[in-house]
This record gives sequence, C-alpha cells and structure tokens, in this order.
Amino acid sequence: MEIPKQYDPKQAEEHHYSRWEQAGFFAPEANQDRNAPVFSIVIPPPNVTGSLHMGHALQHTMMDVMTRYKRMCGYRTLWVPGMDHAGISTQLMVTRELKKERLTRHDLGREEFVERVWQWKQESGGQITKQMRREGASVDWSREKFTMDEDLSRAVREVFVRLYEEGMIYRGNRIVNWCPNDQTVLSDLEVEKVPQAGKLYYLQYPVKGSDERITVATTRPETMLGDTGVAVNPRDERYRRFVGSTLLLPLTSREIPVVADDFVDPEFGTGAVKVTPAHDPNDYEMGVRHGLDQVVVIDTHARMTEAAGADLAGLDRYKAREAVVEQFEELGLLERVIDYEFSISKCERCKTVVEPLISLQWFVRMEPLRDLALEVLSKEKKPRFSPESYDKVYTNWLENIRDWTISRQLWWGHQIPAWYTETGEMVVARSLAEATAKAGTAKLTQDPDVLDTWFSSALWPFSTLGWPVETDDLKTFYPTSVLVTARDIIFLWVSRMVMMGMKFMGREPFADVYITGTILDPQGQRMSKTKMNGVDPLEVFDKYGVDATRIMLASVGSTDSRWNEKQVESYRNFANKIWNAARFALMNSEGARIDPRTLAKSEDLALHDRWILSRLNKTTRDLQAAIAGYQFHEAVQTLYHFFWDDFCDWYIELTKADVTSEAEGPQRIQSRTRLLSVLDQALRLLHPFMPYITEDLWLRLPGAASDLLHPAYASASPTIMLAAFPTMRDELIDEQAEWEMQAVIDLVTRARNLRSEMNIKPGERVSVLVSSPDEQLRSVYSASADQISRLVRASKLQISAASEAPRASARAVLTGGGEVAIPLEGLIDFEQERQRLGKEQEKLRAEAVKVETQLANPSFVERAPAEKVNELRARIADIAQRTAQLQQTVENLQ
RNA sequence: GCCCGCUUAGCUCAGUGGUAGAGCACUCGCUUCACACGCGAGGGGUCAGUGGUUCGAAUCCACUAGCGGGCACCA
Repeated sequence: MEIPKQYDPKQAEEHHYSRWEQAGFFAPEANQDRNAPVFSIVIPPPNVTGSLHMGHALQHTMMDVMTRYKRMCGYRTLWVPGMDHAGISTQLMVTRELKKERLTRHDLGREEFVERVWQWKQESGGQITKQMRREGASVDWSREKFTMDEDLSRAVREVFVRLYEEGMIYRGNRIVNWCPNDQTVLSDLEVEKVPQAGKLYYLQYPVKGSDERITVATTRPETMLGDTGVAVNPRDERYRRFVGSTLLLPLTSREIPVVADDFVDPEFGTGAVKVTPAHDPNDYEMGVRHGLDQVVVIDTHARMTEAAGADLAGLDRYKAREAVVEQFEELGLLERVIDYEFSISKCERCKTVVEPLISLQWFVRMEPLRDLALEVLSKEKKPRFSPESYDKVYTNWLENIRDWTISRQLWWGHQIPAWYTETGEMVVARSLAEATAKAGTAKLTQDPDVLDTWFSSALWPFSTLGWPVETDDLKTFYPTSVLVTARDIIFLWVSRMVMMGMKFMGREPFADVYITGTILDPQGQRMSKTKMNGVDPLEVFDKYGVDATRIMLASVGSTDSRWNEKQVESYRNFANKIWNAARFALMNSEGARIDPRTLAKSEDLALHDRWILSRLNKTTRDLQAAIAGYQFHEAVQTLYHFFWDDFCDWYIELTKADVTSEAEGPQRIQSRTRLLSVLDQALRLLHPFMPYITEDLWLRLPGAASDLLHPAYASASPTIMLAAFPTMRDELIDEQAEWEMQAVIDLVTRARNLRSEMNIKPGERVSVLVSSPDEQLRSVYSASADQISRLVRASKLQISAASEAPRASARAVLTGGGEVAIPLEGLIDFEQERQRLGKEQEKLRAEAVKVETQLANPSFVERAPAEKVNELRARIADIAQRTAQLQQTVENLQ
C-alpha cells in the first residue's frame, strides 16, 4: 500500500462527512442500546443571514468534541442544529435586495414581502449549514430547525398566550428605546452605550412673577421644548424657596412647575434638572411621580413635531438643537456651554443614536420569571457555569432585571398573536380561529408588530424538541446536557432560556453552560466585519486542514486569545506527525491486525510495552477528566504530549527493532500487533478533536472492523466515530515501568548530550560505558541494552557497578548516581572537560543548598506534610549520590 | 461609580500552595531506512510592583500600576 509522506487534509475531508451523514451516524437512533445514557446539546442557532466566523468555529469545535466523545462512550447522543430567523438583520438584507430593483418593502406590502424573505432564505439563506458540514460538526441534520418553522412558531404563540393569560405579558405606553433608522423599538440589551465628547448647555428659565431665573444644565437643549417641569433636590437649600413656583418655559408660551425630587443630585450641574417626560427615561419616571404632562416634541424619525413649535416642526433633532441654542443666546438665556464627555445610546445593529420615546409596546414582566431562574440557581446550582465566574455576572443581571420589550415594528418575525375588533377590543389567542371565537366576530385585525427574535430563541431548548407536544424527543433529550456559547449573549439568550425553561418545562434547559473565550485579532482587537480584521475559518481550513484548525481552537478553551496562525501551523504539523506514525505502522503491518487483547496486562511484556500501556491509560484518564471539567486546553496538551513525545519519540523508536525485524516470526507479529493496537487506541482518543484524519487512518488499519465499535453501535459499518472510546484500566498503570523507563530515557538523553557536546558525528558509532552502584538500575539498563544502543548509536554498551571508563572519556552523571561515559582517545580537552563538569557541580551544589536549607528549617519538618518532607529527603539523597559520583568522575579525569 | 478578567521565556499562551512549562522564534548538529510539516542537543524567565498570610507564594489575601471586558449613571 502506497501512502504519501505528507498528509493531505482535503482528500480526507472530501469523503467521510457525507458517508457519516448518510449512514445516520449523527442521529441518536444509531445507538441500539435502549438503556444508554443520554447526552444532548442544542446549537446556538446562527442567524440565517450569517456565514461562519471564528466564533462559530470555536463553539462548534467544543460542542463537536463533547458530542463525539459522548457518542463513542455509548451515550444516546443528539446535537440539534438549526438557525435563527434574525428579524432585523434578515429584513434589512432583503430590503437591500429590493432596493436594487428600486423597490421598498411598502411597495410589495407585508404579505408579499414576507414571501420574498422566505424565497431569499430558500435560495441563499443558511450558507452556514454547508460550512458546518465542512467543520465536521456531528449534528443530526434530520432534526434541523428554524425559528420560523410552523412547529416552533406554534410554540411561540403558545408561550405568548399563556404568559398573557397569567398577566405576565402586557401592552402599554412606556418610554422605550427607539431606533429612528430601523424604525423599531429595541430592548435595553440591544442598545450600546458609547462614550462621546459633547457639550453641556446651561439654560436659564425665568421664574414667573420675579426677575430671577433658574439655570438647568442639559446635553440635549432641543428637548427643552418638551419640558414640563424642573426638579430640584428637596434638601437643596439653594432651591427650597422655588419649589412650587412656576417657570416660564422660553421659546414657548408654556408655564411649568418646580418640583422636589430625591433623584436630583445637588452636586451635578446646577442642581436643577429640566424634566422632559416624553424623551428621557429618568424624566419619564419623575414625570409619573409628579403628575407632569408628557409633551412629545420628537417623532419616530427623530424630527421635531408640531408641538415643538411651527418654526422647528419637521427639523432634524440636531438641527433643532442648533436652532434652540441660537435662540437662547439671542434671548440672553444661554448662561454658558462647556465641553462635556458623556455616553450616548446607539442602536447595536446600525449605530444610529437611539431616541427615547413614549410608545405603545408589548412587555414581559420579568420578576416572576427571574425568581424562577434565581431559585434553580441557588437550590440546584443550575446552570453550572464554566468558568464559574460567569455565574456572578448572570446573577447580578437577573437581580436587576427590568421588563422586556418584546414587540418590534418589523414584518419578518412571529407576528404578535393579538387581534383587535372594529371597536378596538383586543383578544389574544393561539390562532385566528381561536381569536374569532373569543371575540365573537371575524372582523379582526392582527397586531402588526412581531416579537423580538430572542423571544423565540428563549424557547429553543424545548421548542426544537417538539414542545408543546410531549414528544419522545422532548422526554428523552430535555433538559439538555450543556450549552456552549460566547459570553456576550448570557443575558440576551442564556438567562432567558433558563427563565422560559423553568416556566414552561418546570426544569432548567441545560445542566451546564460552557462559555468559550474570544478569538481576537493579532493586535488584541475584537474581530469584526466593520474593522475587516476577521480571519475566515474556511480559508484556514483550506490552508491547514479542518482537523488542525479544530484542535487549535479546542486548545484555546475559555480564555480570550489572539489569533496566531503559527499555532494552527504547529497543529498542522501534528496532524502530519500522526499521519506518519500511522504510515510507519502500516508499512510494517504485514501479518498483524488490531487486537485489543494484546493491550492487556501480561507477564511477558517488555519494558517499553508496559510503559506505553501505562502512559496510554494515564492519558485516557487525564483526557476524560479534562473533558468532563471542560478543560479543553489541558485535554489537547495531554493528547499532544502523549502522541508526539511518548508514542512517537519513544515507543515507536523502542519497538522499531522488533517491528522492522527481518526475521518473520511470532515476536515480530506480536510487536506489530501491539503497535497497531496502541495506535488504534490513540486515534480513538484523538477522534473527537480531529475527526477526519483519525477516520481516514483508522479505516486503513488492518483489523479495523465493526467488532471494535462500541456495543451500542454493533450493527453499524466500521467507523472510528462509533468505536468505543478507550477506558482507563487501573491495572495497566505501572509506576514501576514508568520509573524504569525514566531511567532509560535519562541515560539515552545524557549519552546523546555527550555526543552533541563532543561534536561526535551522528553516524559515528561509539562505545558507551555505563556504571551504577544501584543493582536495580543496572538490570534496567541491561534489559533495554539493545534499544539503548540503537538510540545512542553505540557500537558497544558496557554496564558495570563501578566506572571502568578510561581517563580520556566524556562523562556525565545519571539520575540515581550512575555515570555514563564515552571514551574519546585523543579528542578530550581535559581542562575543558573539567570546566564542563564543574558547571554541573555548581548546579548540583546550588540545588543542594536550597534543599538543605529547607530541611534544616525545623518548622518545615514539623509542619509540612510528611510526604513532602520525604520527597525532599529523597531528593537530597539523589543529589548526594550524584555529587559523589560527579566528584569521582572529576577525579577520574586526573 | 460598581463588578469581572488579564499581566509568566523574544511572541502566543498553559500552569492556581511544594524542583517554572508548551508551541513558535533562536543557537548548534543532522537528507539516521514513518515524518525536514522532521530528528537530536541547547540557550533563554527576579512569574507587573509593594506589603501580608504560610514551614513554603507564580499560585492565597490586600493595595498599586497598566491593559481588556461587563453593568449602572451621566440633567
């Protein structure tokens, strides 16, 4: 069998995914075990307009690692894919399309527009689902969902109606965040505060019946036209006498009262605040408290209304600001203007400055829902956040929660299931039929607004499983096991899923929440479309392969880190290493096939076999612990180290002589079998992280057949993705073998170091003389003499109790107090050699001093655990042995 | 203003009470029969600073500085 020297990711990525998908391996039904434990994840639904970015790739990697891992462990595994209809984004996308045809959505009308959106979705939406296939995501496509699907829409209406009937959804006039560009209301979470350099204007309002004036400070002079009062702190001596008096509002003919309110901070500005209930959230509250009028002077397009006066009506808010300031100046009522930095509210999506407006909208009362979420958190610790610190952020937000504005003035989305009769009466119902029955008339008009996209997302963990129908899926897979997402949607999404899950399912939607880190650009900035600094995962896939990208992303874990292509490159090299290790095993596999029985404990195992089995089992144990604790970085490090250092650098080298032996026979077959079997196990460990290369190689291994699959998938065709994940076997962890192997590694490394220091040509074979006073070590060296000779390229390896090296030798001291020497007649510069060993002595002395000082400290010996004290005593003993040996070695130079 | 995180080798990052780690970069030597996307051997860190707790601190606590993030306020 010809295997190329370099791994070609594209070739492996071409075939396996479609085979897996078509064979139904991703579906939970692949699992034939009725009693199998269950593992489920719902994907954070990407926007239907979206395409794959690094954040998706990161999250999907984590989810796929967990899903593939659990699947191989025999769990009935479901990862639900799907997409979000993404109200505003999608509507804007299609609106832009229409613009090319010189049409607006109003030209089409609502019904036809919505039809166009569906058409767009059909033709070009959901690019991301193709990209997810490329990623290797083992989602069950047969259960793919879309938030606008009929069944999910039914769930939305059901929730709306039930909440309404309980009085938890209400409609009312409230001050809200209005985006003048998108022409819709926004929830608090969709507004971002941006610091801005601006001005603070000090305006004077004359007191009626007096020559006095009260000065107020404002960043938005144009809103003064809507002032219906001025507020001062009741304890503010300066203004006490004005409370109750009347002010003449300049530029208008209106008179407004001075009121006292604790909200006012006497320290800020002038201590007197203009109150504009219709255009400021705090003023709105104050206005309610004092019964002040609401005068609307700015409309939904951020232009001045008639109420602002004939001169200004129709003017843009910023133009109006200039005009107002000008007029105040002319009237001599502009006291001063100072530079002032403040935060401005912008629409998160289009960055337009939000206008607070009083508007008739739908809201959800959050306190009762919030209490459910807080209760399950305090009583059951659910969800359990990883990293834990996010649970504080989550709790703080819940504690300060405010009502949720759920209506949006859009056409694309779930239309609010409320209907109005001709007489203006309202009915809320699951359908038009139900509404007709309730209202007693068919002459109904449905509320034109749609629901916030996050309303349907909040139901995702149960709506995707069939709710409100009690489906088998719902019973089996809810609550889900874990939610994987980025931290920026903890409030928008995670918390709302918990609240809705508790409310409608009576149980938390997921046990754990794993928050991934953020991949920043190389300068440490967030990647964004506007900054054009994003790295396209698909390009990285093309350049380095999906597997390399995945394992690199997994290693990022939950901390933010800068994008570093070199890292992907190093994992590409890792993939190549795996490829070549397998290549070696395959090139020497004649007569052998995978046989897990050769990985059992047995008396006749060689040291390197006992050692690799111990390493394999420790790796399995550590890997499982790391995955269980969401320590993906650690999991990757464990795998990398095991495969490269333990398996490739040592095991393959140590078993090479047997495996490549010219002599056919049982020993060769056995070593080949064991090599293949260890490789099989290693590939299984790697598979959740690197699905393509592991499948590609595994299928080539002789003996890779259905009998290696987890029993739950026994009837499936061979695939590593359904192979049983290795389990740790305690009896194979062999500390003695690890200790012995460490001695061998130490000897080999020091001998190689001597060769290197002495500039011995790599091809040149030398005599190596090893001595050790320790009989056990001598027998360890002897037992591995052939391999040691091979690894250090020794023509002769002599092992003795006392050093027999000639004076002209390069020498080094071994752990455990032995010596390794290479005779180099005529090549040794004795002075140089003494210096080299002198450095070694220095190091040992320094170490000895450190340890001795600690041991000489009585309180250390008294208070430190005995284990630690013994550890140090063992170390000092070893240092003493090495020091003595070194002394001897130096003397031998004389 | 409040809260959270980060500061460790030239770079990107692990490590959270007991001998400072990885990858990349760097130095030296190698076309050694799996792999030059490789092999072997090296060099490189007062773990941001100060103080404290402790037998012992990169690790725990407090403060300081710098960077990043979130929340609130902003007349």
